[in-house]
Amino acid sequence: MSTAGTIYASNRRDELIAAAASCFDRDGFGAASIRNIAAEAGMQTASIYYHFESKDALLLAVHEQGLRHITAATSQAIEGVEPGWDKVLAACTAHLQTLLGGDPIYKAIMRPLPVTLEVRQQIVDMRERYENIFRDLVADLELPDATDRRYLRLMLLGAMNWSFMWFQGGESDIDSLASSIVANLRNSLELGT
Amino acid sequence: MSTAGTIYASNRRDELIAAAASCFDRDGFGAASIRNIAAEAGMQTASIYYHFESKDALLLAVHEQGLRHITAATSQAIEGVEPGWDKVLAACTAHLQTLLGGDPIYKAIMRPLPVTLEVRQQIVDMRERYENIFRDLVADLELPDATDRRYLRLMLLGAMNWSFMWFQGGESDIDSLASSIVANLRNSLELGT
DNA sequence: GTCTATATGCTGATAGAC
DNA sequence: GTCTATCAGCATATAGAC
Repeated sequence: MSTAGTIYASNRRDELIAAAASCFDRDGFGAASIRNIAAEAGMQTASIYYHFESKDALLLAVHEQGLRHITAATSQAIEGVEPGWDKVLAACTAHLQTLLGGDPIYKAIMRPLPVTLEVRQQIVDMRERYENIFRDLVADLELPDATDRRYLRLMLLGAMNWSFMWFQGGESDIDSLASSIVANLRNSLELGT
Repeated sequence: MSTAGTIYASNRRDELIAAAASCFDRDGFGAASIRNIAAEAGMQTASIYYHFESKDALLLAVHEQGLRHITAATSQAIEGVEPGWDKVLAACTAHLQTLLGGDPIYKAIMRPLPVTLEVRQQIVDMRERYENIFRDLVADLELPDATDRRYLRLMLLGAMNWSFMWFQGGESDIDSLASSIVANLRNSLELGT
């Protein structure tokens, strides 16, 4: 951080992560090639291996970066908001704004992983750490006794994450999608018992 | 259909589709290899090309088969049921029972497609044809005027299809998941205006 | 840190015998 | 319908110069 050399190195690493995210999104992890990733970052194939020891390590780095950013965005959005459905709405809006905002890294990480991937468990754990934000938000809701809070959380996350499969629109559409999803649940569940 | 030879050929084709579905699910389309698919079906690599002209054609066949089966299952489940939330529940239960019932073909088709894939649009169209069942079911619901029926349908499908990412359980868990998803929506939206 | 060059193996697909 | 044999190309990764 204190020398030009270090900053340069760090930038190149981030450029590689961005290029990898773009390729993983477009082609899927298996079909994406180190060659294409390097080319997209303006590098030779072999140069990648100075920054990452393998293609798997690159996938892990893409997940770390994407999940770190969306965690920051969602955490910031709910800061200071009173627990309850409004806080859930704030989190969902931030979640969807980040996911659908245009950076391919989120499409690259919010999808099924090959079962043979060795780093799979690490990635699953990272995802769950992020989703704990929503577990806490749902825990704070007043809900009918019969409500399964785990299913409610997973339903919410599923409804949002699946939007990659069909969403095409702008920022205001994202907000109305978030509102719609939360409204469809809160009206009904807010009534108690 | 009338000769033993024809039946045999048809069986082998179906075996290839099943093997391909298993490999596409496990490895992803890009990383799955024709060689592994052939091996899993007990064939040599080249023999696949008698039944399918390319790997893309195989992916298309996997989608045709999977979507034909789930369309049949869901259509049958809602047959004769009075329009309304009970009919939605019947459809969701059938949808989830089929998806999570253990056949890897559904995990292979309910996931993002590589954008470079040539048969992509055909697959997207096939998916949408199936999802029209849910469009019709939601159209028949009595809902508050402000409700966006398209978002409601996509929310429902997203909540269900994302369950691949976390679901581990048996048949009764699938039923309670379907009930939970539908119940979380129906109570509230049933009340009108 | 990035390069050129290369090792080693796997890829989708084809040719042609049986 | 399935086989053996093979083509041409691309994969991840490494070696070593600069």
